[in-house]
Amino acid sequence: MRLVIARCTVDYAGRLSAHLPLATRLLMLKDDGSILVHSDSGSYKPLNWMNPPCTITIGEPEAAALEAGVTEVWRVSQTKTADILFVSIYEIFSDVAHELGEDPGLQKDGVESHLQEMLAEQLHHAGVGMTLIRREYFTAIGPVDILAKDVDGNTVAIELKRRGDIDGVEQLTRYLELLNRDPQLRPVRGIFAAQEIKPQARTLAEDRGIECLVLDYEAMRGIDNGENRLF
Amino acid sequence: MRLVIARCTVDYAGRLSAHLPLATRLLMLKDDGSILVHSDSGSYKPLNWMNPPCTITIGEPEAAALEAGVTEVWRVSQTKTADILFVSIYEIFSDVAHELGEDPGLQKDGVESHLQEMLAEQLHHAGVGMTLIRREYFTAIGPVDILAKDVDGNTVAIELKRRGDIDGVEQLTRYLELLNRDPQLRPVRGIFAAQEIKPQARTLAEDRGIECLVLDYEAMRGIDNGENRLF
DNA sequence: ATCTTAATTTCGGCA
DNA sequence: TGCCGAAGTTAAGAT
Repeated sequence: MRLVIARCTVDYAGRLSAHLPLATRLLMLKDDGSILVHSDSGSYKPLNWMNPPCTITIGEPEAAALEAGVTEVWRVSQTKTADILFVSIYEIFSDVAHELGEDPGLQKDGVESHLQEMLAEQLHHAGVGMTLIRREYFTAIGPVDILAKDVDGNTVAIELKRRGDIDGVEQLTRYLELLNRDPQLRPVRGIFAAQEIKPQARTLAEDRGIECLVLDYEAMRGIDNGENRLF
Repeated sequence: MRLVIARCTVDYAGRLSAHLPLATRLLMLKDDGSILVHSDSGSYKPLNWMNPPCTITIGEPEAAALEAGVTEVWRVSQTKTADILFVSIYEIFSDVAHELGEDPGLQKDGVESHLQEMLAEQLHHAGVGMTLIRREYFTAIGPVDILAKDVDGNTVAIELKRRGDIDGVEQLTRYLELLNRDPQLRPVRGIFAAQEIKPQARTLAEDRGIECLVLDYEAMRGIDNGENRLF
């Protein structure tokens, strides 16, 4: 990565035409050839940019530009599309480069797994007197998200999704068929829990005697015990 | 703006929880207190970030972190929300700062105005034998986007929108009323041109005898003469 | 690979 | 100021 702080103008032509008047900005040149033009304010979106794959060639300014004080012109062209971006450099204040290497990437948690953790901790959402048997109850055809016992002592299998779609109901149905063959567990009923349940999925689930449960992620977070929170 | 290249980990907690494992990255600290964490690939979106307004405080690592090699911990907290971000610094490779000042901002052209330019150049889209009288034909109630003469020598007023909505039809209707009072121009008919015309707008327009014209921006760009293009 | 949908979306326009 | 919708959207998930 190369970081250049320079007084420059930028012109872009592609899906639209855009121009940045003369000012001092950060030019971030990534290793894949892409470039970002950032100012000292605004959000994470650059003022202008070029996505990879693209190539940067440095050229001499034309006579008129040279006259105006341009010392070099960067021509950034997209490899696949006709998009092009010109950076006209007037003055470079800082220019550093450093090898960063591959990034392991962002680990997001708090969507699928966090929802499961929270529901396991707050099983009352699934019914009064519900108690946890275990999370990730393994079966021959895969793990059941949550296995619990209701107030009457009957087993309950809970399938958890962010968005409740038809295939989630099918999945839970298969688990229920399997679990109900086990005399130790039988009878096992199902709860299909998600932040949002599609109408088709709801219809199918209720037709099969599966209860639908819509979870309020924000509300559950509010009374989360904060085990894996940072504050 | 301050640019730090450092080996670090990042933890974010806010609307979701996220973690960046130990690696070398760019930390961009903007003047408004916001911070962006960039890797050497990917598009313009940072791996992690914190939007302004926020404050950064630098603290000592805890005993366990110190043991692991953390030299300092940056605590970035959002002023308005409870969002928080921790950057654990292991090693700093580069650290430069420079004052950038206010940015004049991006000038976009090529969406509304470019469409008008192109249609003026490619008036055949509006009808065979159509010739331009002038763009931005000024009237007492505002400028008509394009005034033209059709193959029969009759005047045509074209109103141009990106998305054709009802208010655009109303606008053109007002222009037509005004223009048709001018014996020099009369009779003037209208064309409502847009990349997309809403059904309600189309119904209203056709009810008033206004022709609807859907423009294919990409196709028009393809045969653009490139007058204000950079390549 | 393509398409559908969410995003710590961001950004602009209009009421 | 808040809502609505586009974006050079980007990014992730599903078909």
